[in-house]
Amino acid sequence: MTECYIRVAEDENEEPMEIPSEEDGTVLLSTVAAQFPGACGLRYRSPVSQCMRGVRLVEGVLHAPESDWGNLVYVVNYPKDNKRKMDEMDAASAVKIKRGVQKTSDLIVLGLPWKTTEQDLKDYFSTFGEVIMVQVKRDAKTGNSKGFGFVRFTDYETQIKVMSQRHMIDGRWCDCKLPNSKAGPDEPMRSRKVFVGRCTEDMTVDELRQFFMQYGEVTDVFIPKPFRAFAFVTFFVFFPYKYNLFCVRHSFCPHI
DNA sequence: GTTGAGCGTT
Repeated sequence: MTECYIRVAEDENEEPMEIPSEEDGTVLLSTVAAQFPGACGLRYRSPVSQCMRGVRLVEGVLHAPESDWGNLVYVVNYPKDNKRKMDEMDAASAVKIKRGVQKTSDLIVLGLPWKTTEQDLKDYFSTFGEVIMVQVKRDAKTGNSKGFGFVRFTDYETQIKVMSQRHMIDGRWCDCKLPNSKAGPDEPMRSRKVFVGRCTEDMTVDELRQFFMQYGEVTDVFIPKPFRAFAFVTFFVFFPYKYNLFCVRHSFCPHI
């Protein structure tokens, strides 16, 4: 397979835009996102099943569903797609997803001015929502700030908002991210793993992967044996969605 | 008394 252009649109009925592939025939998610900011993947309607299918995404690289991309129009996936899917939900077909997402976690605040104090941080971040704690990390001997700290909010919505933007604090741009280390007993819930409830016995690992890849790159699917009516789906990156109910009727297994 | 990518004394 060689370099080509694939047709990508925001919606099946929209005018497609041609996006270049790489020399090996793959397409970089970053290339898609350059034209469609916020894109987290691609999907397409299978000519065979007439169902929407996710395009395989491995470490930011989109792979053609067959030997090549063909003439299909690929539709951009956005995180906000969840909201529309909510409208399609009904009790009989919903899959409940519990995730740590409702639970907040500490955020590391990078790039703090040397002079910024914990009170400064508290004052600043309180404008977003209720703050549980703030820390400015300091040298034990000198007491000088190390230029970073931590913050934790009461509400997950606040955390999402704060993580989604840069922050001007005392004259410097700062970033709030999920910290790397420290997976203490309090932290595993911010994992990339989501709990998928109300599974039926005939769901397979492949089908779950196929369905959930529209929300981001899936790195693992676990179905307990024997059957226990739930599964775990693990994402490559932190699962950034607000809603925890998904309809799978139209885009997942035909047997639901 | 300086600095500017990173990752948390309790």
